Amino acid sequence: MSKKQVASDQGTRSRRDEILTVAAQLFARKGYRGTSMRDIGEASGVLGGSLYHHIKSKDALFVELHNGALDAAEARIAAAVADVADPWDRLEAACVAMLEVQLAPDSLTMPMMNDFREVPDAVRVELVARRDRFEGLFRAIVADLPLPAGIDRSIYRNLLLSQLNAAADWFRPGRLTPREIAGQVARLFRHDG
Amino acid sequence: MSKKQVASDQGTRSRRDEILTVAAQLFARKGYRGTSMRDIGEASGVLGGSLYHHIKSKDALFVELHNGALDAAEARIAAAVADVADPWDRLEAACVAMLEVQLAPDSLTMPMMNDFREVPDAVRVELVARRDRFEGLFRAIVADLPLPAGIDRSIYRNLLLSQLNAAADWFRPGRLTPREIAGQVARLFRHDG
DNA sequence: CCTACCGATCGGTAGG
DNA sequence: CCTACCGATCGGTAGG
Repeated sequence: MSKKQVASDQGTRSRRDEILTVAAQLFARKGYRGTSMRDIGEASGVLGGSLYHHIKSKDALFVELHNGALDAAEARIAAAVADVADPWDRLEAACVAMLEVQLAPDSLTMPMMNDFREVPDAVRVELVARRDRFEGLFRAIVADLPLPAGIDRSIYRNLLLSQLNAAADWFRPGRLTPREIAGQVARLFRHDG
Repeated sequence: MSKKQVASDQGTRSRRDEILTVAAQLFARKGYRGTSMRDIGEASGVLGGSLYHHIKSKDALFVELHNGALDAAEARIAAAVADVADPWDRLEAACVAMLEVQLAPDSLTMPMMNDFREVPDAVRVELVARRDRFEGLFRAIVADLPLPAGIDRSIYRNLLLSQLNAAADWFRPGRLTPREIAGQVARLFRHDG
């Protein structure tokens, strides 16, 4: 493999990554339908049609971004929780990891997770399947909590997840940090009494 | 005014209401961009172009639905809270009213409140302004709560509202009722200790 | 990666 | 409320 070949490989590899990053930001800001391939091209410095050298379709691009974001989040949360024994501390560690991923200023990552409404049916099926697997992580954490009787664990988990997901909608940098917000969330959900 | 005239007025009035109802359901299910005027026409039994006899534009239709939904929700919550003195009971009454509106099976009402991403800028400005006014209702309720020190009321309010808004995404009829879910929410947010 | 284009669909309008 | 259409934009492709 020649030097030129290697350089070219690196070039196209980072080119694709750059397109993915740009696309993720646009999707997060304007939604699936609100972002055209031409928008993504423009933000990447190419024409819309040229993107198809790097990706197969808009649908496939969106699914790849969504699932990649959940892969990354899942790994970070699992790592953050790994060494923590106390159930409530595990919950808080998971909230911190989730919000640090979700609220990172740049980040290939999510907040598109709520876009399910505007996406084609075939895409939605894939997104929901991946998301359900992700939510299993929280199911396990919630299952270990010594919650008082009368609290429905299913509702509890849904409420927790919807808060973590929605945080990106109202978060403004410069006030509380993601970690501090996670502390507030964990405190709300800590119900020993 | 002749009998025929009256009947005709009632006809166009209820026709318009029917279109609004149908449009609200489609917007809620498929989002602003995912719902075309032709979709709304088809569900109303007319061609897309014919809708413009009843409405000015897609944007105006969406804003009217959104603001009307918030008007209705605001009125119901204000009424539910009016006779309640204890701050925590007021919070719970507001949650019940909000979720009963939000989770009503048919209902002209919301869950489109999160679609802000995909909407034209000019529309978003109007939606945000109306929503901010709506949130003032909860700001007042939260302000009266005897929350322990260390809980940030701004975060607390945002967390509460994002849960109430997101409930429609995971709610499934036949399990817990909206009222019971509101009870779970209120219990989570009741932090006297 | 561009030029040049495809068929489909969009919001909206004129004219009846 | 329909017919018939407008210009714009969409995702995507061929061919270089």
